[in-house]
Formats: sequence, structure tokens, C-alpha cells
Amino acid sequence: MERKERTRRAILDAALSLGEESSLGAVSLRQVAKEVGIVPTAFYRHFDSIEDLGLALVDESFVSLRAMLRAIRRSDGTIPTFTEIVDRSVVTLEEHVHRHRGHFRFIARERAAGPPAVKARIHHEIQLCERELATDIARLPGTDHWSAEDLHVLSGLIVTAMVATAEAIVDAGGRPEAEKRVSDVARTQLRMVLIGALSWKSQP
Amino acid sequence: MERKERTRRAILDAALSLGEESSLGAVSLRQVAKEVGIVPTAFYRHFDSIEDLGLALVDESFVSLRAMLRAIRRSDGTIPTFTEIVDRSVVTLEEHVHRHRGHFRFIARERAAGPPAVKARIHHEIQLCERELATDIARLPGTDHWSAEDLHVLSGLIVTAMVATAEAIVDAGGRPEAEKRVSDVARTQLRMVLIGALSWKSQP
DNA sequence: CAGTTGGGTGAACAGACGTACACCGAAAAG
DNA sequence: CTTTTCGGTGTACGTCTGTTCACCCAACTG
Repeated sequence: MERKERTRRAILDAALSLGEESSLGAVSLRQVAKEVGIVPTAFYRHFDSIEDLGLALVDESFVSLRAMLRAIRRSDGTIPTFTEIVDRSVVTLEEHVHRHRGHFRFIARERAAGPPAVKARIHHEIQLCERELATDIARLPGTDHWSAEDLHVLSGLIVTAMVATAEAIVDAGGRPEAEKRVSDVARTQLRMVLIGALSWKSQP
Repeated sequence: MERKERTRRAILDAALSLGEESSLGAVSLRQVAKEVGIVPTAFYRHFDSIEDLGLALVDESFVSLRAMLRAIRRSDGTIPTFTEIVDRSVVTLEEHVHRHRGHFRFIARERAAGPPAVKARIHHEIQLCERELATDIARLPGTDHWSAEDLHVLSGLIVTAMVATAEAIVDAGGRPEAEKRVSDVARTQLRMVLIGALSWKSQP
């Protein structure tokens, strides 16, 4: 019973590590099986197809991403300054991408090049992130009279920037000075956006 | 002599249309050849490999993108308001993505999932866009005392948002109401960023 | 007009691919 | 202790892949 779970994990990990080189659509069932150390047909005991495997990986990736977002949110109590929010967010993202490089690389690739079903699932999950961020922003001081659309547009912009930052960190390939440059840029960009948000609608 | 050029074009077009479904790494030389109507071996008369084909497509795509950027810039003479700049930029981008959907789809896919050499070329071209935008912003009123880094950080943010917008337009798949929603969001986001830029460093 | 270049052909190869099938052996269920 | 379940095995198939080679014929060159 637990052997199945172990093999399933091995398949997921193998797919992630093979995905370092090429996109999921180009990964073959046989490659995965060889990497895991099982015969090709045994693959079907766990997944219907490579696409099915991809969907499982998306779910897994976003579980860890959501954990990260919760960690950022778990900083209430004191009213933080904008700088604190920005710094904490970027630091958390950086650390998390570091720890789950494989998952983030997978999401970055498949978001643009995966099978349609996988792309759709990723798109949907990212939209959920945007919505959650929007409700968070709504709780911040100074956004009282914002419209719901403007809130969502702003959170969309921030999420876009964070996704791009995560991709840049992955591309930095672990070289510390490159990662530092990326996160410094991200910090500045977030501050610029938040400053813009502060003067929004106050002087329309 | 002109037959070679015609076939070459046909190969480029075939690669683009096949790239609608899957990423370049998953497109086979034989598929392309069949689509063009030539025998597989004839492919080698024009390109060394699929990756070589990809590099040619990147160049071609950015030629048209640069034409677009020049078109946006070709609006000097009168000092435009920020709203005018934003509207003109978004409209131009929308129209251009519409006209070159295949190229933009290709860039979006290969930027994240292409062969390393193709990814590198795309990354380099996008950085060139960022630099050009930075010099444009520097000419705008109100950015006199910005540092070079801040200028580049801002243009990076804007380019990121525009790339995401282009991808969203491509994903809209030509449905007019979806495209309109995307471009409205893009307009608002650009305005937010520019408003932030205006209060940047003026009150540090 | 004869000669050379070069884009396109067709057959052939060795290997990788997805998938179907019959089978095995350990663990869970009775 | 027997039976059933089920993850993993091995073989086999037809198809598609990249790349090679010898060949052909239209179009430029002299």
C-alpha cells in the first residue's frame, strides 16, 4: 500500500527533474519510467497519461505556493509599513523559489507551453492568487474607497510582477549575486507599484 | 533563386502554424516538411536543425516587434499627456498582436520552454526593448533626477506588464470582448505604474 | 549551346515512441 | 490457509523520429 505511494512520488520527482531540460510535452513516458527504474507499462498504474501527471504536478506546486502566501499573510497584529510588507514578501518568495526550484521551473514552463488542460489549471490557480491578494490589499489602510475592479487590476499587476520575479530567480540558477540583483529589482518595482497605488483615485 | 526563398518562407510559416499546438521542442522536422509539402531531407537545404529554425523565427518576430515600438515612438512633436501615451501604446500593442498572432504566440512559448539558445536570444531581445524604453522614459518630463538604475527598473516593470498583456491577448483567441477586457486592464495597470513613477523620488 | 550548381526526391537505417497483452509474486482480505 | 487484489514485468506491434546516401532535373553560368 505504501509502495504505491513511494513509486508515485518517484514518478513525480522524475518528471520534475526531466522537466529541467525540456517541456512536459516533450517528456516521454519511457524516459520517466527509465528514470524511476520501472518498466514503461507500470506507469499506467499511477497515471493515465503524461498530461494527467502534469495536472498532479500543478496541484502539488500550488499547494506549496499557497503555503508561502499564507506565511506572508501570517504577519498581522502590528500594522506593517509598506516597506516591511515589500521586504517580507520578496524575501519569502526568494526563499521559497529556492526551496522548490523544480516546481517553479515546471510552472513557468507549462504555463506557456504545456498541454491545454495543464495551462488552464495553472491559469486558474494564478487567478485564485490574484483574488486572495486583492482581498488582502483591501484590508490595507488607504484603499478604502477603491472599486473592486481596480483592486483586482492592481493585484493582477503585482502577481504578474511576482511571477516574472520568480521566473528570473529560477533563471538565475542559484548564483547568489544574480539572485540578489533580481530581488533588489523586485523590491524596487513593488515599491513603485505601491506608491502608485497610494496616489490612485485620491487625485483622479 | 527565388524558389529557395519561397520554400524557406513556407517552412517558417509551417513551423509557426504547427507551434500553435505544441512547443518548438516538440515539433518534428518531418511534421514541418509534410506541412510544407517537401520531403524531410529537403529541410536541411534551408536550416541545420529545428533549433536553427527557431533562431530565425526569433529574429523575424522581433523585427516586427521593433517596428511596432518605432511606431509608438513616432508620435513626438506635441508633448503628449500620460493618458495619451498609455492609450496609444496599448492600442498599438493590441493591433500588432492581432496582426502577428503567430509570432507572439511563438515568442510566448519559446521564451519559457524553448531550446536554451532560443531562450537566450529572446531574453536578449527583450532586454534591448527594456533599454530602449528606458531612454524614452528619460525624455519624459518629471524624470529629470532619476538614477539610471531606477529608470531601467521601471522600464523592466513596464515591459513585464506588456509581455503579460501580449500573452493575455493571444490567449483571448480573437474573441473581441475578451480582448477588450484585457486591454482595459492593461491601460489601468500602465496608468497605475506611471502615477507611481511620478511620485517616485519626488518624495523619498 | 554545354556545364555546373543546387533544391528537391526516395529509399533505407537504427532507435525511440505509445500501448496492448499475458503473466508473476507479494501483500491484503476472507 | 486460501483467495483475491494489484503493482510491476517482459514481449511485441506499428508508427514516428533524425540522419545518410545516391540520384534527378530545373535553372543559372560560361
